[in-house]
Amino acid sequence: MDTSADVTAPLDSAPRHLYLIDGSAYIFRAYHRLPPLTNPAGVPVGAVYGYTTMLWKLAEDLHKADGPTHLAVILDKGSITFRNDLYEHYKANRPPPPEDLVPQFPLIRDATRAFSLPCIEEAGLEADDLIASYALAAAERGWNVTIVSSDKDLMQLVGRPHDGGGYIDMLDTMKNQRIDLPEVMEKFGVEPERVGDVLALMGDAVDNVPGIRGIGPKTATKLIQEHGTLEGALAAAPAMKPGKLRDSLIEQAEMARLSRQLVALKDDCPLPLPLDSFELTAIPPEPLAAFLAEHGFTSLLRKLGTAPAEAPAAGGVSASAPVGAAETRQSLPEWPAIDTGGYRCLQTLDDIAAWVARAQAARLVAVDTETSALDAMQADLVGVSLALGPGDACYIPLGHRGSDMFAEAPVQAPREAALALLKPLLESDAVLKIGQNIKYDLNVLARYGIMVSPIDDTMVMSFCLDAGRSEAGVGGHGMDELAKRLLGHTTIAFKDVCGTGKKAISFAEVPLADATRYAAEDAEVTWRLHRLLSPRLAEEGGTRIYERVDRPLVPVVASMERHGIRVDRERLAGLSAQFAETIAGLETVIHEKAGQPFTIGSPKQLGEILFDKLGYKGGKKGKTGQYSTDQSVLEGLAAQGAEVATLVLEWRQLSKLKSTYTDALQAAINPATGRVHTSYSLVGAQTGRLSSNDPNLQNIPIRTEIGRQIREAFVAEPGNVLLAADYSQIELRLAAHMADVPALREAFAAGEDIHARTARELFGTVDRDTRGRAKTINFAILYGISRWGLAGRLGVSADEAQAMIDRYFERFPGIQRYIHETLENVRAQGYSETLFGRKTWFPRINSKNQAERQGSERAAINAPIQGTSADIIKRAMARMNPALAAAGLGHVRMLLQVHDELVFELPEGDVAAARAVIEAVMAGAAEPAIQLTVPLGVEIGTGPSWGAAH
DNA sequence: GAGGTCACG
DNA sequence: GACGTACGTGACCTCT
Repeated sequence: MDTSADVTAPLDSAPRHLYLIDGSAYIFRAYHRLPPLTNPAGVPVGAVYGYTTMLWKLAEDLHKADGPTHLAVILDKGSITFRNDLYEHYKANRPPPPEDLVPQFPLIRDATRAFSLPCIEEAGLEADDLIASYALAAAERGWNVTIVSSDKDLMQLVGRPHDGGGYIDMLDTMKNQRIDLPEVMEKFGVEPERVGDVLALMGDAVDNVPGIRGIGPKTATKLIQEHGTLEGALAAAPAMKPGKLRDSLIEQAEMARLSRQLVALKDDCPLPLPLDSFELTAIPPEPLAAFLAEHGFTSLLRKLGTAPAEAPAAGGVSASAPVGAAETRQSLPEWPAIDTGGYRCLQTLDDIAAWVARAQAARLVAVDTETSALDAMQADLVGVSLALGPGDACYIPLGHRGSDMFAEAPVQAPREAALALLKPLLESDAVLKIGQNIKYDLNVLARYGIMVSPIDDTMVMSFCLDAGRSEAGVGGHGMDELAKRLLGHTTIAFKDVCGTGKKAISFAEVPLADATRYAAEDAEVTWRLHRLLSPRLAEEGGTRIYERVDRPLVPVVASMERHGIRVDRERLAGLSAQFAETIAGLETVIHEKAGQPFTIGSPKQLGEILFDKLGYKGGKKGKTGQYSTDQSVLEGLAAQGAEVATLVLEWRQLSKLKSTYTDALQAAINPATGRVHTSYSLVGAQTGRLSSNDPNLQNIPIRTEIGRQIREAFVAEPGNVLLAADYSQIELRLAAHMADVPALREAFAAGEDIHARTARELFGTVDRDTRGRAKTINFAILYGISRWGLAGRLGVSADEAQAMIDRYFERFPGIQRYIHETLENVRAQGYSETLFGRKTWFPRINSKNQAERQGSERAAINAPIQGTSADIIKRAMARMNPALAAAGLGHVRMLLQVHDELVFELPEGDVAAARAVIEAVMAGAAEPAIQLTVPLGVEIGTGPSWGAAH
């Protein structure tokens, strides 16, 4: 190795040049200067584009003479600062930012993170103060500093603040102009250290700094030039020639002094991140590529592909070749194998603080929580694991105890203090928190007062890429399965750590060594998964749906789960008792009719009683050799006059209602909150729908009168009501749009009864019978029609069913074409797509097994429609809380989602206002990305209970 | 754990 | 000519 370079330019004395970017000020200027671009999802991104090109240019200057060696972006956070304590009207005159700039603010952080650059913001401090503090700290160490801004307040900093220190100048990237001493002198006529005095006299209309009325820049400059300082000018006032100026100076002296304080930069703020962490290194291309692709910045994306300065960082994956699930294992990054023996267990506050600082600097950390139970609303926090890279993970035990009452708890940092260290990291806008099913961690930590943000979720990312792809097993997006499939790694099984069944122990009792291996491994796996999935989203077109629909939904759904819904326990208990009595009576009669006691709930025994013992006809055995006894069979028997079948149907209905609803829901009431908290799965349905479990609140009875009583037990708190908002016929409306069916579009536009219209088209007349048949056919279309299926439902022959289908295609041209084109696409690409770009894979679409293939075909016809509907309500959900808050309805709570329905709880007096906002958000949820050719109808009802709200 | 059944959109 | 007939879910029960 050539060491001469070290002698001539030892590393320690290499010139450092820190660039501090005044991000918040920049985007306002970029907004006004650039055309109103929108990204593919329809979000305005003009200012973001300007900001991105600016960062790009600065990053390109790395290694160039006088280019940055260190770089950070400083942002304003919130609007209340210490200056408001000095002067309550400070910045009070600011008009609200333009409407199409607002959604761009968070994107500025995304852009910064995409460049892997540090992003600093602190509550209570303005960007100017942080910039001043960093600039001074750096200059004191002899670094040169360039402040990327044209803010006149910051001009106070220009020059060399200390003997032997570094030099501070400014750069106006819009005008491509350096701002140095001559420029400051030209603008203010005084040295930088006197600029504050000039500003104090002249005031600032935009920031609402009062200054002295009647004194503008010219007079202010002249006064300071003559008297040296503000105090000098004020002291000299009595001796000035009588006049307005003299009087103003004397009368408003205090206002001037206050203004002096307001314009003074606070240059001694604590520095959230050390200066050294701002070192500018090669920028990893994958996150940047993902960001550029998401927003359609194609020219930069092309540059990224060729720019030599942007060479991939070590360990990165190739950004060029698409990485499918199947190919991934061949193109694994060159990471060392996962070694669970090398993890740190952090048992002191000092160790935790050190890790938190590293994570802050890394700006991206994988997080996993360990708890005492599966239910996020009841589980106690036992520990937190973090990962920053391959082999770089730790576990922080917080709630471990001895394995029995005699064993002592292991050494742990005190929980409160440890969480206080973690909180700023987990809540920092500048640090991305990655989790596998992070909604769970969000909810657990929220109960400890930590609102984790911003987040990425590897499970949801996997779903956006590979929904439907996993051939075997349910889910397919769980950590263990992803680790195996994408990383080729088998994770430590939970049951190997905690055991199963009766011998299972709580994670709190797991010895720290084992707990550390298990927990830190999960965090490291999550980190690695993120590194793989993030570029794939951009390459495979998953960014749009992930960034615009599913990722924003995670915190929204988490908050719905935490709110829960109140159920009336007494009412359910009353129903349970009532049902129990009827069930017992039915049981006696059924046994009498059967001539013997048997288990009515056993389809096997019931089938034998009905068809073998009692000799009823119509018994059909399935492939398991068992009689079918489902509802349609029993209804058939009942029509033959089999009273026992009628009784069994009634028994079944009541047993179902009792065990699944009236009993189970009472047990599901959370003792701490008194409410029922479901858990939604964001990856539960291949089409993109949510699913609900523990308990499932998406299948609460409504279709029968007796079942509907259960809905009445879902109630609002006193003084409040429940509001239910349903999309009306959303799937048929989407079919009308997607298949472009004129007759259906017209009918929806005119607000017609759509099934009646269908009946008229198909049968020429509308009555109860034809409308009902038309409704069945409409659903059949959505579900992928077969003549046998329709025949079975309508009780007609297959030929007659076929004739109806033909007639449907004739009267509603477009449907047949939609089905044909959808299937052609799925066969060719392997997946279907929603209007918003959500993919669902159909690996069996070309199967040789006809049943399998036809099943896939029906699902593939339905998936774009069901999935688009799911996308739309998800978009509405993501926008709902901000829209309500903007209307002063921040206390309205969104509680439940049932596929095409949202349920809210709100004070009775707010119904009218909330109704308008909810209706508007839901009806407009497809826009601006998609302009539907049919209106989206929303029906809203309110009442003291969910039942009453319908 | 699988199969049958049935609650919902 | 058989295959098994509508799309998407989750919970409970029985029985192996």
